Amino acid sequence: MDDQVALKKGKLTLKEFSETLGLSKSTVSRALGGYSDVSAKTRAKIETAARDLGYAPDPLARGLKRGRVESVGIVIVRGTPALYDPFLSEFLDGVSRSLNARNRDLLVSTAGSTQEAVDVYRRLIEARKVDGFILSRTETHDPRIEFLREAGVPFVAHGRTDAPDDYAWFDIDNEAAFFEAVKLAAQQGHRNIAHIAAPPHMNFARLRLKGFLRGITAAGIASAAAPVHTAPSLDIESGEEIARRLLQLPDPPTTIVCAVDLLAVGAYTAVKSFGLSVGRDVTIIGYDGLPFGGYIEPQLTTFDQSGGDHGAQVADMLLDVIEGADPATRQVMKQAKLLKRASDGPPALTSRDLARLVAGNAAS
Amino acid sequence: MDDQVALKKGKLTLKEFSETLGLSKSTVSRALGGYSDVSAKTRAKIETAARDLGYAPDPLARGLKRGRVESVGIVIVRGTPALYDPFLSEFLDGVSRSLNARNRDLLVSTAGSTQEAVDVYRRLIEARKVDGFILSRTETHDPRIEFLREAGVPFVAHGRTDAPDDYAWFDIDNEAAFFEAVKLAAQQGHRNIAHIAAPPHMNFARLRLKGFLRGITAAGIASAAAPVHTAPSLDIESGEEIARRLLQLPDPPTTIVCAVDLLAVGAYTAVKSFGLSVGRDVTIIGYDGLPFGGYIEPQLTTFDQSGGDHGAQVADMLLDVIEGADPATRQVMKQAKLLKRASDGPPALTSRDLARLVAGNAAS
DNA sequence: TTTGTATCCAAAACCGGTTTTGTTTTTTCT
DNA sequence: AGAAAAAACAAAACCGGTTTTGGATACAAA
Repeated sequence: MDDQVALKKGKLTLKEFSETLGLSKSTVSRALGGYSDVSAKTRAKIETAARDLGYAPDPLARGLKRGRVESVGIVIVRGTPALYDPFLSEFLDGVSRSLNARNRDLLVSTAGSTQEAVDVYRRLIEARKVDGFILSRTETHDPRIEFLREAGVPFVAHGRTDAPDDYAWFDIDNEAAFFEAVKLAAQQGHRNIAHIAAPPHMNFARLRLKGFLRGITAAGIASAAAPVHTAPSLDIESGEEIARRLLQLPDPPTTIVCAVDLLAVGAYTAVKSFGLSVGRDVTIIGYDGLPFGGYIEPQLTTFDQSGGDHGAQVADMLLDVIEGADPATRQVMKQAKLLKRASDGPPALTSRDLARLVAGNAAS
Repeated sequence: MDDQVALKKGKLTLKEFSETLGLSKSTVSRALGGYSDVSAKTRAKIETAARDLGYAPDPLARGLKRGRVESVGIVIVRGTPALYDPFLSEFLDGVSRSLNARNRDLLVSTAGSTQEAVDVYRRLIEARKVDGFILSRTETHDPRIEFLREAGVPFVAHGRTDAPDDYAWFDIDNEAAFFEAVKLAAQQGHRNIAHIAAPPHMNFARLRLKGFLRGITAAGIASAAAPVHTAPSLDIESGEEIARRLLQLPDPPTTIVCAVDLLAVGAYTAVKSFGLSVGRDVTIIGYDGLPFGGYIEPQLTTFDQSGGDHGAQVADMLLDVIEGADPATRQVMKQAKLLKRASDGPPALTSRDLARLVAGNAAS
């Protein structure tokens, strides 16, 4: 009980505040709200008094009447590997900074699947706990977007779906990045370039594959020399297993472009297990820019996406949409930045020689 | 505007609901609230009707009157290395699960320092956005705890301070874990055991050091053979630098007990740079149980603290406190679990031989 | 001079609940 | 049977704001 008293104590109410001013509640409220039917003099008096006495309207009461609560929600879908999360926390930090600067807050919840996330959305909307949502890790066909669009609730997606027309989104140009990755390898002389793809229900996976394939075509490489294997899950083990399989092909790739950094780390292990050197014998390129990648040997060449900036920008976009902006006008695409480190380089061996080495070391 | 309509649409209000039942607002409210002055028959009718028609009170309106908002807050202090965060996200997941099960939500914010965190607390309390707080990464002398205690706002600390008497906390027995780490090494025959400590303003650092020292004493090792160096920051670079220094001592340690996994990873690099083998020549023991540690060579022996469980339990404790439980009765200490992997073992060399090897390799 | 129109402020209704107080009906006790 | 007590419900006040409606005063136009 005491706690509640403490929570409320010191809170100056509109009634008290207006009485000390000798004005009515409505006038004070309207003055602070910026309405025109208050004289300049009165308004000034009210504003300075508010500052001096520290009056601020209770957001709860205001929300009750206005239908807004000055909070936005994000529901994190579990199941992405825990190691991936540094990005998430940077993202949250960015969101939080941006929201706090505009006096809003962030409500975080978790769910086991996108379907479950929809249930959480429903609950939060019913409970009027948020004014809108930020979605992360969008899927190619995303039930969350469908639901929120239909419900008419403001939201911004971090990543597009396959039908990115009439809602607000913020995305990295995944396609361009993977096009660039292939181009980099091709320019260094690689002619056998493989891709470890992410599961295609993730929309970014589709785009990264697309960029990869475009790059292959542009480099004039035959599709037979550009094998694509899809990882069942985005973790280190998958990366290792698939890289191992790729290296044992008749014409093994001298470059492996990985959909995410974690897969690349697994590929490192595979390459080393054949007694080969990453960067010299086999070029490995990742994507994500996890800090992690700077601490492995050799340092991973990858693409950087600074999570914090993303978060801040997405949050700003959402607030705009909540305040009435047309979502279709809030669509932002950014370029990923190549983080060239030490896991790439001109191929020391031809594919054929590589095959021979692999075969030799695999036997032992 | 449309958005707001959508947010409200379908929301059955108490007034409407009670009218269709032919009862007064107050009776319905009291029936649902579990008060005694409603006949069993009426109560049953109201309850089934509420279920059928999907009536649920608006938390905003309820909060206005009750002074509770059914949300709790956590303010994450930035500056801990990003790599550390996997633990944080597991923790948040646990908190979220637990809260959702009791129909509460979690508000997340970030701050640059504990001092800044206090400002955020103040704002959230003023704005009545939360009923209480979860604190993480407590410091030895923590201004956040002081503030919240004084403000009379419910909170639970994840980790104690140096004065853990009259508030609710959940902590791991850091001291016991480091005692055990030393014991493990001593039993394997190590007589030169070093500790890379965390900065002493973090409370866990103090406890881990204390456990380490107790272990050294218990093993009958002279303090001269148990050097302690403090890392200026909890990252890989610091670990490497300090381990390197330790190994170049006249009597280098054959075991390095690290305050956190990240330092241990750095120590790996140092050990390897001298051409030594981790686990055989030098035992390295970490603490945190980051998934990370399972993917380095050799796999890191460390202590596991399953973040998810912590989060869930801390959240439960906080809800109890908010509902009036005496904070002093909510103090939980858990044991960390040794995760024995491959970075420990009986020493292959004496300290003296180690010193010779190091000197030889350092020259090259 | 009267009517009309701004201008400025106040009263009252409202948001959607909870809680206090009040009233009617039923039960219990003597 | 009559008074006191208990039970069951309703009316009204309240939480702390916003917004609609209303009323007084000042000034311009007819």
